[in-house]
Parts: sequence; structure tokens; C-alpha cells
Amino acid sequence: MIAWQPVEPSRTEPRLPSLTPAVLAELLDGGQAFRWQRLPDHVFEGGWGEHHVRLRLDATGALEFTVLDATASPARVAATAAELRRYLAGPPSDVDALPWRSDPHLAACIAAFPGLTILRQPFGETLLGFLCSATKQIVQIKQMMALLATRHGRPAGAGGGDGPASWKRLPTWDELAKVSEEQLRACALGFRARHVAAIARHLAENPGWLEATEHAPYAEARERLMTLPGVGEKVADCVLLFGAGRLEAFPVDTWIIKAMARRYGLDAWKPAQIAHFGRQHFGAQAGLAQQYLFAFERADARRQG
DNA sequence: GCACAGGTAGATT
DNA sequence: AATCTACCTGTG
Repeated sequence: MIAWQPVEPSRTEPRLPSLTPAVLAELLDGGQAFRWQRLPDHVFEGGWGEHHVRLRLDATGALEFTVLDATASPARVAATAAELRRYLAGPPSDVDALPWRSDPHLAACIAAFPGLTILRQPFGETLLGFLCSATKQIVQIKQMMALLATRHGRPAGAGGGDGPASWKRLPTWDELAKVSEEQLRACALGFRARHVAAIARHLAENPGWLEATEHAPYAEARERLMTLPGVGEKVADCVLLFGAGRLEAFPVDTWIIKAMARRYGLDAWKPAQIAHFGRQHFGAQAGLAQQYLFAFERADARRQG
């Protein structure tokens, strides 16, 4: 294994925030991504795309990483480091521009998770993850992703893998198109298997559709995603927020419905109404605000608020 | 044993 | 147009 290295920002990229272990856990394992595992001593192991790394915080809260590929060349390590910065830095955002001065609850959420940001994950992987998220808890979504990767994903790394212990990346949509619905169900996807299979076929028949969707303006991208089976407003917004850096996306899930009822008095409001309120109230970075509200509400529930 | 889980879509009122 | 339900399956 290669020694730990700092995840230093390059000169042209914004500095990554200094994080506490709790905020790092929320960032990697709080429901944005589904491929990170907690190890002892605040170490996280996981990956995205073909990259497989461990992350930890040094004494000052700065991030360090190590590439988990014994055969990785220095060039590949450098490439992973660059991709890691992009993954962690996420879309350009500014917490200070959120309306926390006039919103005491938002201010409390931000204070509870200082430095929490939005990741920039691969678009296709994000779609797969949130397709499988319907009425599932994070641990279960992670289990589905792990099974899909283990059984149907390519080994990542130089030379296409180096033994049974090598990291398996999630299957691409092209690869998923060759997996039967039965095999998908065997990965614990349940009724979501039908959606994954149908979308894989659709994407195979429409080359470039996913890329065009990723780069389309927000409203158009959202419409396109919602034409896919199993993709409604919530999943579309999650995919655009976490997989395409669209901070204006404001996913309304059960936690946000609870938060809006409890903290903002929006009792019995419907998801579409809450989404409208969120965009109006929180502004261009509504998705960033959503992540703070989401993290706070879940933490509050864990300590039986 | 049974309700519930980062929802969606089709049926029913 | 609003409300109800089926859809899979692991976890508590």
C-alpha cells in the first residue's frame, strides 16, 4: 500500500474545507453516495468510477488519501488524486450565500455540520444509486450497490484487476444492459430491478442520451430524467444535485417533508409545494441548504428528537 | 409477526 | 386533480 498523502487543492481549484469526523461521515455516508464504508479510526474506504481509495482526517482536519491498487503507477495515483479533488470539491458553492442570517433553523443546521458540501459523483452511477433508493434505507441501498458491483462490475485498476480482492466498480449502463432482470432481482433490487433493466435498454438504444441529459439545462435535464421509469421528481433532483452539480435541485424526501413541517410550519404540504417553497426560500443553492436540513433532521432523529 | 424504509406510477375517487 | 395502492425485501 502507498503511504497516506494530503488531498491538497491545486492552485486552480478551491481549497477543500477542514472537516470533523462527523461531517466527513455525513459527506461520504450520509446518503449522497452509497459506496463508502467506515473503518476504525475515522478512516473511510470506498470509491467512484474506477477509483478506489481510503480517506482519513489528519489532526488538523485536513483530508489524506491512499490509493488502494497495489499495481497503480505513479501516474495513475496522480490521476486518482486529481479526480478525488474534483469528487470532493463538488460544484462551486458558498454556504455564506444561503439565507442563514434570516433563518435561525438553517443557521443551526449549518452550525451542526460545518463544512458539509455536495459531492460531484459520476452521473450514471448517481442515477443507478437513486433509482434503487425508493423506500430503502441507506444501508440497504449500499448493499444493493455492493452486490451489483461484485457480481456485474468490472475490476478496476491497471491490467483490469489483480486478484479476487480487487475493487469492483459499479457496472456501467452498457454493462447493465446485458444483465437480466432476474439477475438484478438477485442483487436485492426488488421491484427496482424492472426499472434498472428498462432504463439500461433505453440507454443502449439511445447512445449519448445520458450525456446529453447530464449537460442539459436543469429544467430540461429534469424533464428528461423523469421520462425514465422509476424516476420521479425526487430521484431526478437527487441525480442532478449529487451527480451533476445542479445546486438549484431541491429533492423533497420524507426527511425534508418532516423538516419543513416541524421547523417551518409547513404541515400537510405536498412535495411539489415544498419544492417550490424551498427554491423560493433558499435560492440558487437550494440543494446545498437541503443537504444541511437533511443531515440535521436525521441526526436529530437518531438522538430521538 | 409486522410496520417501515431518501418513491413512483397506475388506478380510483 | 387529489388520494389510494401495489411494488420487493431487509431490518427493527
